[in-house]
Amino acid sequence: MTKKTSLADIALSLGVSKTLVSLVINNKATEHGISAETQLKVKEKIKELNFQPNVLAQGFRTGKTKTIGLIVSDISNIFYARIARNIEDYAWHKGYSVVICSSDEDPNKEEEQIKLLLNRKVDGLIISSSQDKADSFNQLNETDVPHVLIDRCFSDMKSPHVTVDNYGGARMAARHLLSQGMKNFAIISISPEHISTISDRLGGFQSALKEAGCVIPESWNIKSPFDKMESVINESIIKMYQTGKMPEAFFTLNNNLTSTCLKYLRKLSIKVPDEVALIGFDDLKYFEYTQPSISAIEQPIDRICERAFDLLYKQLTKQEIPSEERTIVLPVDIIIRESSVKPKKV
Amino acid sequence: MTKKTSLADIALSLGVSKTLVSLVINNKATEHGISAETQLKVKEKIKELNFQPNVLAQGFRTGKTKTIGLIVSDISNIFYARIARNIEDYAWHKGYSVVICSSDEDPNKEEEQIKLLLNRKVDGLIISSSQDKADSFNQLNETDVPHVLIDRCFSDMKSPHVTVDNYGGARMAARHLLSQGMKNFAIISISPEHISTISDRLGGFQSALKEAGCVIPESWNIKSPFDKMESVINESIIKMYQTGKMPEAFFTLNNNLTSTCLKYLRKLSIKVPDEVALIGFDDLKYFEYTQPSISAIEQPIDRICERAFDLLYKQLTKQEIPSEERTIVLPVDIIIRESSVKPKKV
DNA sequence: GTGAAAGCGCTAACAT
DNA sequence: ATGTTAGCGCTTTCAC
Repeated sequence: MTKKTSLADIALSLGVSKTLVSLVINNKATEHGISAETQLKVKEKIKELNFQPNVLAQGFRTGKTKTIGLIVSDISNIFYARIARNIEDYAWHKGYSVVICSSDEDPNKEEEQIKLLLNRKVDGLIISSSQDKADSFNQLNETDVPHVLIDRCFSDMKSPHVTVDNYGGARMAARHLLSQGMKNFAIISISPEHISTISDRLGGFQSALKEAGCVIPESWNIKSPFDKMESVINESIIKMYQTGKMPEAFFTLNNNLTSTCLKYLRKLSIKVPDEVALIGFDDLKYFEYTQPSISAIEQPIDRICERAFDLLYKQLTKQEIPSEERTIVLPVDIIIRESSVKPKKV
Repeated sequence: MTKKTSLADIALSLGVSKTLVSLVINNKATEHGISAETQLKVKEKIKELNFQPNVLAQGFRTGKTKTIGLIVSDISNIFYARIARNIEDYAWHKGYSVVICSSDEDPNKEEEQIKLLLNRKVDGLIISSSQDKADSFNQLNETDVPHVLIDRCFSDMKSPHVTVDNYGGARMAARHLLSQGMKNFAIISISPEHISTISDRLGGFQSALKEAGCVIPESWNIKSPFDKMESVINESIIKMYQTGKMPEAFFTLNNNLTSTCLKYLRKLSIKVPDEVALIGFDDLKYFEYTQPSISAIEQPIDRICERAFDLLYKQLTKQEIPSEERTIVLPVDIIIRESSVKPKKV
């Protein structure tokens, strides 16, 4: 690369000061009373020499990088991939780039990533956290680092966050199942349980069952570590099947669990929904094509991202966030397909 | 944030020079003959003051940011989401962060993104390009910007790239169909056609057909713009169906086309594979659960990323890349499931 | 209306 | 074996 043209080159070739050029670049010329004529002259020269300010130098000087960090548990999970895409789009429109980090549900890795991103001076952070406590975020608050939590959050949370109505969604799922006369359910979730989405979904489902006088036996409350999902689900289903005691329905707490559950149900040729019904939290377009098609609670991904980025942007631009906007809970929908509808008994 | 401790603070409090501290930080102390004792002293002070070098300043000074850019057409497409995840992992192990950009199949947007990333001084680029010519990349070559193309590439390509055997994979699909006695096929692809994966898959499929003496009528060579996929596929299928002239099989050129095709086939209650068979390029775990399960050509995503990152890393660290390693073509597999196997005629 | 000059925190060529 | 010094390219305070 031949030496790039710098701001100084522009100034020199025009016989003006670097200040002047800088002001023009940052659209502060007018407010500083620089004549329109001079501004034009500078702008033309910039075009002519195809000058692009060195963002690194700017960033170094101002401490701002026009970059935001996005931390999720796994960017290859469709749910988070879609989140990433939406956030990227909103960011792009405002001139921000996004750095992605997959935490693998590992609180320590997540902390490392936060540190790394801050050290790289990202201007803000959007996080779907795998932590078990709010410490990191309280610290971000204290140090005034713009950030917003999405998807998962903490009860004692001061940080702006946008989540969905996990509790309500799970209740909808339960009511849907109960309304068909089912009484025996198994829940498939991931551990650790401190993840708010998981515990809220668990809580919502259980609360509806309680109202209906149903209880889930401990052995049907299946929890699998993130990375052992396949084997745990497989073995649990086999065990149930062999004992001959099967629930009437499975409630799976995220899209991965749902498809994995279907996979092993099919493997054993267990008929869904005839023998067991299935409904999951988190919808995927593929659930429409599976055999049977899968019922699910659908989250408004685009809205989550829209609100989250808006919240972040307000912080980045030092706008006041009204306190009632700091905590956003979006409604979810239930999509009823084949997997959760028991065939009518004759 | 209270003023962060800087390298100068360390130097000052220890009564040594900034150079010394800098050398220690960058592990160049020993090769410069700094005594172990002094090094230890410095390291302890760094720990004590919890000093973290300002990456922005370092980057500004060295022109390196320990960041790479990843440009794909759409990060929410599962294929690219998985690519992103794999790249991110390899990058993380080497201390690199990754900035993601979705180009929306738009050559201009992609160019803008390349410029933006370079301006942000990413150290390297991994790109699945939507361009119709290699200009941008020739330029990257001339200016010695570390980069590698993946997935899609150009015929007159000097840049290191890793692709899969799209031609061969499509031939496998064709042969599989032909071997069952089918003769009439429709291809569903996306425009623009200059995308190498698309044209190679098209070419491979056609070449096998030609050998078998089959031709695809123009009207069965369906091309849809990226953003009109749904409607084009829907209407094409309806049109075929109404005319009463249906192909014996569809070959869809990527995972989105495949699932969209299945969607509209099902909508019309057209039986797959009985009435039409279906096989697609690019496998998805969900294809195992669809009704019917979908046959597909599977790409070795992890290997693509492994090789791509390796190629990039060699450039980043100024290692020589043997010329035979600059062009990597990975083999693909065919996964035969229900959708492409015609029921035996009695 | 415009410019001079200091300095952000770090690295590296050059001294000693 | 360690230190001095000159910037990297930009923003910003203050001065004219």
